[in-house]
Amino acid sequence: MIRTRIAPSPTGNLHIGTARTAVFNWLFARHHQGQFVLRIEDTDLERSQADYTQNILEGLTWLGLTWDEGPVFQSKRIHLYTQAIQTLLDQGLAYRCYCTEAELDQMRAAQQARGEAPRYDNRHRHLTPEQQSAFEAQGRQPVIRFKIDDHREINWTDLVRGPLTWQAKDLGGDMVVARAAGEGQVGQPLYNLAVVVDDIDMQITHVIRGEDHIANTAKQLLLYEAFEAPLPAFAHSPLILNVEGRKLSKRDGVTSISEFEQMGYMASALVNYMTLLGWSAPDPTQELFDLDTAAHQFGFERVNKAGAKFDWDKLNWINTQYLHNIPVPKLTDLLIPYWESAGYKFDPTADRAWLEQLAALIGPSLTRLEEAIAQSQLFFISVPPLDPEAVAQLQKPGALSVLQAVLSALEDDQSFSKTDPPAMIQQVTKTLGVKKGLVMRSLRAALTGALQGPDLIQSWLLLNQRGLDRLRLQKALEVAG
RNA sequence: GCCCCCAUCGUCUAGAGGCCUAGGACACCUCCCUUUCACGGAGGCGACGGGGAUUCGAAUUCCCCUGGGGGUACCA
Repeated sequence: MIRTRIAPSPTGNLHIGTARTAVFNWLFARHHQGQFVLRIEDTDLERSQADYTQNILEGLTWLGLTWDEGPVFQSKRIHLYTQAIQTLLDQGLAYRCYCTEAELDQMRAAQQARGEAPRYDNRHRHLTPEQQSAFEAQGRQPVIRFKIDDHREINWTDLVRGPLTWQAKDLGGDMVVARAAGEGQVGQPLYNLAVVVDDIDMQITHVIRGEDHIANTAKQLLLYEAFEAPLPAFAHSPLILNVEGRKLSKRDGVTSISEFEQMGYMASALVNYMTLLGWSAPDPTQELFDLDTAAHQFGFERVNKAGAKFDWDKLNWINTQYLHNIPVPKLTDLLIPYWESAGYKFDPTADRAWLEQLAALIGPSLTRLEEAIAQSQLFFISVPPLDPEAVAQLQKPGALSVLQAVLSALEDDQSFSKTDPPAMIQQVTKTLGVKKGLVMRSLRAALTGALQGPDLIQSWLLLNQRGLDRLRLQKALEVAG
């Protein structure tokens, strides 16, 4: 049984990078009918927050990346890590290091001054009980360090990158697996230790994560060995880069999934785009697909090694593809919350038909759902402000009589059984003997306050149903006159 | 600094020695549709970082250079 996991740490909202890693894990697990597990890595009590955990859970759910197990919280499994650390200690694979931060800083500074790579020099690896007692007497609290044999060479075959080699001496010396704690206690376990203990315990078969973890993998492999546990397979995916080509971070503007949701991106579109960042379908011309389809075809053979820059244009395009293809009733459902948030007044039930017409009208011009607020404003307010071009249009020769003619046509129940824009425009054009363009543009200016916008006839019909067309024509007459 | 990884149009990518005068998508430009804008449709512009080597033949293999990125915590 193949088991993958996503292990976010709740020190921030669900980040796009984490989400993409989740996508790959989810796809791989699904592809093999395996399981996808969610683990919250909250060992850093200082920085972890429940709000973030909530955001992460909601984000994954919204994206459709449902998990089969969890969420498992590391903070509730401390005893497992403590136990593992004790085992390492008992077996002589780990030891207490009493160095102070100042001592370590000094050591590294000296190394750098000599042009050497900064690293822990393992100075407390062979402390005698007497020396330890002396440090304890000074009130020093030790960290636990796991011994790393500098002569080792670490090898593994990465599912994305192929054979990878790492010299243990480049790992920075004996690694800290637990923070300092008093009185012969074992302190808070650290990332690399907790990950390995959990991945072993949770029987994770494939560790799929970003390439920024490659060095961690080398360290973790040593830990697996110490615990005599079977090794999982590793896959290091390329990173998502910002415009400058650097690892995308919170400082690059919108990066958390909930923000994309607020902006009106559809989950299906966003997840589709993330899948395309570093992976391509066997038929690369196929760029639009849902998670299940992608899962069917997913494999690491088609995952790239090079990082991929995040591209808003492409995301926007994918979002429009989804947006323009959803049925009007569904689109209306999606738009209603945005209209409500804008404070527009309407009755979701009684005005349903009208709302659907509105959705159908502006739908094709939407890139993001949130844009519906601005694009449909003119249908909700009583009289929109006239932009300069509209004013100019209304003051053109003939505009005044056009508006008067249309207004009287609207008030004339004899000639028109119901409001029939095309027929009215036709009649006015003929009667006044003016160009149709003058009628169209003047009407558009009067009714919408602008010279460009959605289809005039449909817009008029929509306004008419709300009784706004006559009002606006009257207002426009003042300007035209 | 040291270690590791990567390198095809502006961007995302296809390409696993001849099918490549390098294909697709986004963006951009032009035209069509439309008396507006958008949508939609049809075209166009545009790349194998450099140098060696292997080979009859290299975008594809190897080496060097250059460039870019990641990592170097008592964060994850």
